[in-house]
Amino acid sequence: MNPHGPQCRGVTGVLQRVGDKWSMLTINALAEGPRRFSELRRSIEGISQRMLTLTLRGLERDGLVTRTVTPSIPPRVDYELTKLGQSLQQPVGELARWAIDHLTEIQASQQRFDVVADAAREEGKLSRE
Amino acid sequence: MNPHGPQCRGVTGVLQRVGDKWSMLTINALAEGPRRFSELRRSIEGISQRMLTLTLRGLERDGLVTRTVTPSIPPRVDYELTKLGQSLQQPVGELARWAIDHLTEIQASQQRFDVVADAAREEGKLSRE
DNA sequence: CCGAATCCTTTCCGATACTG
DNA sequence: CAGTATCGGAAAGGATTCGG
Repeated sequence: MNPHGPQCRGVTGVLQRVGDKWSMLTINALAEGPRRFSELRRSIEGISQRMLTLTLRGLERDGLVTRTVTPSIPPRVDYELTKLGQSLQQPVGELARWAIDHLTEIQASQQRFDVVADAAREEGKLSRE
Repeated sequence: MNPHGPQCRGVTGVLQRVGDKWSMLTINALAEGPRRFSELRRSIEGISQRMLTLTLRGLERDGLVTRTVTPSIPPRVDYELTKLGQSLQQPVGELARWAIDHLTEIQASQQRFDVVADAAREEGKLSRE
């Protein structure tokens, strides 16, 4: 694959979408069926109303979710994964599996790295005095 | 999978790494074997020295690449994918495949969305005058 | 209930200059 | 060659307020 062709940019774009702080959590929350806005807000720990709105807009723009307004009082808005959105779940699921399988390995590496990095900084501090 | 357990955070962490602007491009540039810093810098279009350094540090911290210094003059530093880094390529490859397969669909959706959004904004502008 | 708008803080990142 | 240090603009994102 040409690393600088339009395809590569597209792939990078998709990676950035799934790497977005809230997108995958949102898709995950929609995995088992349609949910309304306030349900999503409650089920996605720590998300602000603003970010949920923005995330859903982005997903809707990409064709991954649909937005359905029911003009009742109070108003009601439901979100649902499209077929495209559902089809994303498999490849992301495999990545998730990889992450889970290697999580302890990654965390161990991070700890080793941080210990060494801290020691190096102390070293530099001492020799500069 | 518990959506708020430590596993989920780990998965999100991995997604954010692959979604990082330069990480996957860097891993990709290392796919066929070790490369030295300046080679990477040239082969990854548009990356700054700073970001290449930071990206490589992050990947090294996660145990995805190794950094090997050869203290010659001029100095030489080689980077290479670890086994862990190589094992990441398959699941990411599948996501890349998905992205390529659905790229036109996504772009079409984006265009439709943008057209409608623009029309809505114009509408609002008119009714406010 | 849903979400747009605003404010404000934090983080990102490119450009530049400097070091071993 | 391979970094590190610093600065400033841009963007992300949380908190809050207002509106339909």
